[in-house]
Amino acid sequence: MSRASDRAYSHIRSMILSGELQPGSQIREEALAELCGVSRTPVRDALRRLEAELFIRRNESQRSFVADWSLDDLEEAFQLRAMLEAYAARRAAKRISWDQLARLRSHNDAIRQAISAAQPDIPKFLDHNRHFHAIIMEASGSQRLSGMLAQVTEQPVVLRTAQQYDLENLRRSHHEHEELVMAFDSRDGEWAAAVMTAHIRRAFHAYAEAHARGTEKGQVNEAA
Amino acid sequence: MSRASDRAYSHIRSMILSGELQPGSQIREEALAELCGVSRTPVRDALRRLEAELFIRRNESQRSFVADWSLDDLEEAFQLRAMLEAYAARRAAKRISWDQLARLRSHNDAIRQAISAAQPDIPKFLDHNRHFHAIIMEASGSQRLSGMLAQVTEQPVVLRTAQQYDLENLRRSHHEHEELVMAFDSRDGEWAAAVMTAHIRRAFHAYAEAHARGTEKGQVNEAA
DNA sequence: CGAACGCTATTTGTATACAATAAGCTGCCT
DNA sequence: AGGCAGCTTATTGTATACAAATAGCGTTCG
Repeated sequence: MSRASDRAYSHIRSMILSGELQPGSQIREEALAELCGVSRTPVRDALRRLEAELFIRRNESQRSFVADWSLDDLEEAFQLRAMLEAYAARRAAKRISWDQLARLRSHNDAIRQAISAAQPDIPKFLDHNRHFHAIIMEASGSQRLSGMLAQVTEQPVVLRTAQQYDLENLRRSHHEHEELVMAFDSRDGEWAAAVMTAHIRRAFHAYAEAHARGTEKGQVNEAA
Repeated sequence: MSRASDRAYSHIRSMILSGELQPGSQIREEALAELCGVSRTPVRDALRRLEAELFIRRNESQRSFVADWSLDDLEEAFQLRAMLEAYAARRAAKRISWDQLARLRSHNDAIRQAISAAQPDIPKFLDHNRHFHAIIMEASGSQRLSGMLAQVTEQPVVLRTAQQYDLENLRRSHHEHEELVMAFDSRDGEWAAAVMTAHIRRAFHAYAEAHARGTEKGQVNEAA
C-alpha cells in the first residue's frame, strides 16, 4: 500500500467518491499526477484499475472520464450483486466452518450494539457489516466471485446523496443477518440464498428511497 | 489494436492459451518485452489486463505467474457463467429487437450448415456460436454483465485437451439455440433463462468428459 | 454560408534509465 | 550441520523524455 501507484489509486478513488471529480468530467493523467504528487506512470496504473472497476470509462480515443451512473444502472448493479451474493451464500452454507460461523455471530452482535445506542454508530455498523459479508465470501471459497462482487458492491457509493440510514433499515439488516446465521448453522443453502437475495434487494429499495429524498430538494450531485 | 500494448496483450495471451507459457511458471516483464518486441511499459500494461482476467496471478511480492486452474475451478467458472448468462437471457427476452432476433436465427442457421456437412466445420461453428451469444448479451443491455461474462467465458480454453467436439454435442447446441430463439420470440424470460442454464451446464459436462478422455492417456498439459 | 482541409496544441503511448525491493546465495558463526 | 547475516543479483516500481495520435480551431475554397 505504500507504492506510489497504490497511493494514486486511493487518492483518485476518494476524489471520485467525494465528488471532487465530477461524474462525466474528463480526467487528464498529468493533472492527476500533480494532484497525487507522483509521476504519470503510477497514475496510469491506477487509472487502469479504476477503469476495470468501472469508476472510469474511456472513449474511443483513450481519453478518460469519471463514470456517471443513473439510478437504473445502480439498480442493475444491485440486482447483479443480489444474484452473486445469493450464490455465494448458497456455497457458503455447504462449506462454512465453526470458526467462521462464530465470527459471523460476533460481528452481528457488534452491529446490534452499534444500533442499540441512543445515537446509532454508523461507521461501526458499516465496518462490521463489511466484515460480515466478507466472511461469507471467504466461506464460499471462490476468488472469482470475490472479484466480481467487489465490482458491484462499492459502485452505489458514487451517489453520495443516499448516505442516509434510518434506524428501521439498520434493524432489519441486523435481523436478516441473524436469519442468515441460522441458515448457515443448519447448512441450508437455499434458505441462505433466499435470505441474502431479500437482504440485498431491501437494501436497494432503502437506498433508492433515500436517494429520492435526497434529490427532491435539488441537493444533488454537486461537488463536495 | 495496433498499439504496442495491445500487441503485447494478444501475444502473451496466445502464448498462455497455446501452452507456450506453462501454467504455474513465473513470467518476467523483461523476457516478455523481448518476446513481443516492445519495451516493458506496454508489457506491464498487458499484464495488468491479463491479471484482471485471471490469466495471470501475482504473489505477495508482485511477481507474476501463469494461472493454473483445476477442473474444479473451471466447473465453478462454468457455474458462474451459467448464472450470468441465464440472467442475460432473462433480460434479453424482455428487450430483444426484431432485428436482433433475425440475426440470432441467421447465425443459428449458419451453425446448422456448419455441422450438416460431411465433415463439420468447427471454426465456422465456433464463430457463429460466439456471435449468437454476443447478440444475447447485446440485447440484455448491460455493459457490466458483458464484462463479467467475458471473464468466465474464455477461461476454460486454458485446458487445451478439451478442444474435441463430437457431432452429438454440436447438434444439441444447435437445438438449444433454436429453443432459445423460440423463448425470445415469445418474450418468455423464465423459459429463456432455463434453456440457457441447461445449455451452459450441458456444455460443461461435454467439456469435462472430453477433458477426462484427453487426460486418461497422459497427454495432458504439455506445451504445444 | 458551410464544409473540408490542415495546422497547432493537448493528451496519451512508448522507451529507457534509474531507484527500490525482494530473492537467492555465500560464508561465517554457533 | 544448521541457520542466520550480509552481500549480490534478479525483478519490479517510478520518473522522465520523447513519439504518436487526436481534437479543436482557424482558414480557405466551393
